[in-house]
Amino acid sequence: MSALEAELAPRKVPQQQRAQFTVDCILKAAESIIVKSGYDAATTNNIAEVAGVSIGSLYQYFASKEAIAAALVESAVMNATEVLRDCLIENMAKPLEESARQIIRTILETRKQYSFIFLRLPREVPKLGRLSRNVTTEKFLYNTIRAYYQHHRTEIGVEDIEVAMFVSEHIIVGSIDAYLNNNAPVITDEQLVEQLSDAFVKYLTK
Amino acid sequence: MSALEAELAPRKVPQQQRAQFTVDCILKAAESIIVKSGYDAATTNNIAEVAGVSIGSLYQYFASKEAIAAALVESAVMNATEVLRDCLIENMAKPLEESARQIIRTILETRKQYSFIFLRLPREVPKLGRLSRNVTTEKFLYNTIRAYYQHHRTEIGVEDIEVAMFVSEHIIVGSIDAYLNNNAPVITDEQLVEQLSDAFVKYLTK
Amino acid sequence: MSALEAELAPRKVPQQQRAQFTVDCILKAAESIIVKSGYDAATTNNIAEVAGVSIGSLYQYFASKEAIAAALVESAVMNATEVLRDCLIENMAKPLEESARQIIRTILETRKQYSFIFLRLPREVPKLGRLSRNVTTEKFLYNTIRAYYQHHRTEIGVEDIEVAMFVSEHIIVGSIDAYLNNNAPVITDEQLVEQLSDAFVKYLTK
Amino acid sequence: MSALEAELAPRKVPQQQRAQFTVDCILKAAESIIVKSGYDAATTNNIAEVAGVSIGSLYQYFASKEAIAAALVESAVMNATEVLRDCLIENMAKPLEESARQIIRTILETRKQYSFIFLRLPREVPKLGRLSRNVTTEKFLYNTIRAYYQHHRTEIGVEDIEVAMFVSEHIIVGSIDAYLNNNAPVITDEQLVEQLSDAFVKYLTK
DNA sequence: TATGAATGAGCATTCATTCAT
DNA sequence: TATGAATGAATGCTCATTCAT
Repeated sequence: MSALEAELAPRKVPQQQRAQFTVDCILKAAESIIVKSGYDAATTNNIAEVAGVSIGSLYQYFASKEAIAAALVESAVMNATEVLRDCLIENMAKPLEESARQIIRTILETRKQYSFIFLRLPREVPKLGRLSRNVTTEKFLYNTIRAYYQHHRTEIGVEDIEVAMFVSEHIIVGSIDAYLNNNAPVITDEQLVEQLSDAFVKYLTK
Repeated sequence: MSALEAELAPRKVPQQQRAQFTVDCILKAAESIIVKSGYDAATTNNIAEVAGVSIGSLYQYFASKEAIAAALVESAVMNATEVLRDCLIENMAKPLEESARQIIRTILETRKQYSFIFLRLPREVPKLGRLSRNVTTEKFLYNTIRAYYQHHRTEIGVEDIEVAMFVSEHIIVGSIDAYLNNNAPVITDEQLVEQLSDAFVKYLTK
Repeated sequence: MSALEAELAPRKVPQQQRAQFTVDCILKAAESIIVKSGYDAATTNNIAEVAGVSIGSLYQYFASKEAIAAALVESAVMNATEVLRDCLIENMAKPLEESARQIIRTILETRKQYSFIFLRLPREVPKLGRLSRNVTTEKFLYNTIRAYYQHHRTEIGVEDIEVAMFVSEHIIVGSIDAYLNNNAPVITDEQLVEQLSDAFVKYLTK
Repeated sequence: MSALEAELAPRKVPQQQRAQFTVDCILKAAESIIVKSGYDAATTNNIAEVAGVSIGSLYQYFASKEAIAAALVESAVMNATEVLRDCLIENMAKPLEESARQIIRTILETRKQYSFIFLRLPREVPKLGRLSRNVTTEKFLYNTIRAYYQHHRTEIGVEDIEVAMFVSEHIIVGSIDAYLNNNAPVITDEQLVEQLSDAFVKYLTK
């Protein structure tokens, strides 16, 4: 565990049920305020108040304001990771094109659901920014993704599979994030899924 | 929006040469500090100090800290737009694949040069985000980009050219931004340009 | 006006004894500094320091520097009103001349005690001026004053009692304020009371 | 000349016609801004700008912002003094009651005309406040006023003429100032003059 | 354990005044 | 003499964090 990770880790693991409830309240309050008004506008005192908890208690479970943001990101990443891994496993056996569509649709949905926490929060919290690539989805998924590529090896025409993985991940996730950031998109979600699948498959197959 | 623009507009036009020099120093100092440490970490007093200028002088030319950020973005947008338009015009006549490489390389370079100012700064400065200068960039470029696609119409196999433009723009810029955000990229810049050109051309050609 | 009042209202009601003590210290310090050096010269940091309290604590109980001034005025107005009403009631039954002396003495004393807070502070604090608490004082006293005049109706020779009240109030309070503003008064407090009573009675009786 | 007076004195006597014009412009601009928005809101830079003069020039004629206010007060005092002395001389021979009415009317008018400069400005400018009693009307008028009282000695029943002068001055000027400060006066100007004359005469005559 | 009063470093910004040109 | 660019001390206020109860 790096020094940075230690700094952002929960201060004490809540062992009683009541304590877990407190932690949940704090996170829920933090998320609602941060999503609505941004990280800077969310003061710890305000988070505590909305959570119905004293500021002293808040600091008993979180070492700092940044740690709250980190917990928020971590929770979102874990949820998204699970969803995506299930999706990958489920589509492992299907042909590339069909599975791609389903996987990209799932990525779009999770990115959309957590768009604020994935896209904006890390930028507003300096320490999280540095952390974000570490806790980001792909790390947890690495083996599953690799298995997926191995599974479709015969369909893939790119020589270096590491490069292919890296590039296609950035193409898909990058495009989706850019799309979600766009205020006036020209196409629908389903069109995006369609086009990205197309591009993805074309890129991978020779 | 007009009120917002007025709020962020420069406070007084420097008339003497000395004053213009002061403004330049402030902007240079602001850019260096903000890029290095982020918008929040850059205090106006620090900017003034690094610029070798008194805090009073800083506020003679910029109405607020946000106005400095706005000036930075404005200048970056103008530079990047110009570079990219030149690049597009220059490559108008070349075949798709060859021109793609050059264009993507240019986008990578400008995104890299201004990555902070384009990607992070607007998110860290609430009022800037609402100003959404990126839209402006695209507006300036729109006709040139469209001309580029028209020029390569025969090579392109996608039916709806608007969709093609939208998707390929997001693929390229989104991937590049994601790549630039990545702390431990697996590939080099040149490899990225190569792979993205490949994906871009494959996507556009039937 | 309601928005203005809300702006100047105390920020949070001190619930613990310790907190009430803090608030008292702040007000006492503020009064002493403001009376001695004026509103502008009294910085919030200085007030906090003299109060033996951190600047953070000060702002927990007062939303702004102006709110402190408002609290000072409010408290002075309430004290003065009570003292004066008691005095009027107590002197209700006495003959005009005797009661006048006592009332004018009381007004002189309260004006002197709170002269700064009544006379200068509202003018130095723009938002306070608009709140015009003096009007409020008079409102509280209005019925009592009127009862006093009714009580001495037989001694008073002026036809219109409203005019008499208005003029004599301005004569007494105005003279006293002017006297208190004078750096080198020719007469003593007691002489002033004497002369003003004389003038007051002569004015009211035909 | 005291240290304070020296501090507030004009920096250099404008000798050329153009310079006198500049000074006048500055004073006119200062008066209009201060009367409209208060002393604090009037910045020296703003005064200079409205006066159509550079800030450097402003400081060539006035040593400080306070000196500008002092000049404003001084000019108002001189005007008011002249008007009042003329009035006193003119009414010297008339009987007390008749002359009183005229004199009080004149005082009301000059106080009203310069109400801001006489009543508010000295309170907002600490150094002026201390100065104000020195430059105030009565000093310049002292001999004329005394002559007026001497002239009506036979009508006056108060033993100590110094006390009578002091008290009646404070009654008249204090009442008028209080009246002018009142936002919702119950009586008209002319009624005030009437009542104050009545009170003044009654007070002075046995 | 929970509370909330207290802390204080640090920030954006103003404006009277100076001085090189 | 006039200009206006430059100065910088000083201010009101915030908010993450601590700690006595």
